[in-house]
Amino acid sequence: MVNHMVQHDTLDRIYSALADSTRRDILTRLGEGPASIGELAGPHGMTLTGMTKHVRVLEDAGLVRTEKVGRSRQCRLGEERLDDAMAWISFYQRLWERRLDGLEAYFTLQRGTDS
Amino acid sequence: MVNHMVQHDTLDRIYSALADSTRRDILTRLGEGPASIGELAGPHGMTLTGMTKHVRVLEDAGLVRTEKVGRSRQCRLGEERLDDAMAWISFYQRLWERRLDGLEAYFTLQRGTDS
DNA sequence: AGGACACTGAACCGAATGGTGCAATGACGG
DNA sequence: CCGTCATTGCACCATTCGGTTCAGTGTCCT
Repeated sequence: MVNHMVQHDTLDRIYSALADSTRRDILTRLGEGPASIGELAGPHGMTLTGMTKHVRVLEDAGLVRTEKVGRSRQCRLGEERLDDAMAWISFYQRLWERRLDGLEAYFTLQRGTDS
Repeated sequence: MVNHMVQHDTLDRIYSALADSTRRDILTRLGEGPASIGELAGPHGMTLTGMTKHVRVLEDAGLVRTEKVGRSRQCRLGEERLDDAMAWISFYQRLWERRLDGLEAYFTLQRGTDS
């Protein structure tokens, strides 16, 4: 039961990659075009090592693709389209709607006296 | 130096709450109706203490609402509709599309107008 | 060649996670 | 009142996380 979702590992990695505002910022930045580790680190006042780790997390989740170019590493948005992540949230939304329906039915029943 | 961006913890909390398959299972289970801590813990072979912690995480993210009823605690889906979480993912999808456009508009242009 | 530059690997650190077990606490049934 | 039941608070533990520093490694510039 409850098998409408893909591998948990994938979803785990994607959601935990998104669960950090620095990493969400990185994705937003990369939406404007490729950037190096240094260019990503600068605005966050973070060391290059720290930024490398964040990029690695995003890369493991498939959200970012990187390529070593000369002495710097070019980072760009990856192939992961978050369809699975979105699908799961949609699924949850549907559950929520259903729960709402249930509640409304309950109240309607109460209001309608008898039973 | 302390991390000084702690204000959009809403998204942080939601995504990190979702970044665990046990907690996603809990949400799915609660979609079928309210349950006690014990009923939630059973199928996962987890201690009540452990399950209480997971539920607490979900509750802090607004995804679950709980209420003490007699000696047990009733858990149900919460008020958080994941609209923000969904919106952010949609935003990322748009960035991705735009990146695709940039890369492939060139080829699309050369192929002429189909569609 | 020699030096500056961009990143990376490793070791380290404090805090947070995900889990356990045990001892309360509080409600229920008799 | 007493025993049982469901949950919870606390202490503990191992692992991961987000970040650092420091010492390389490899590339670019002159």
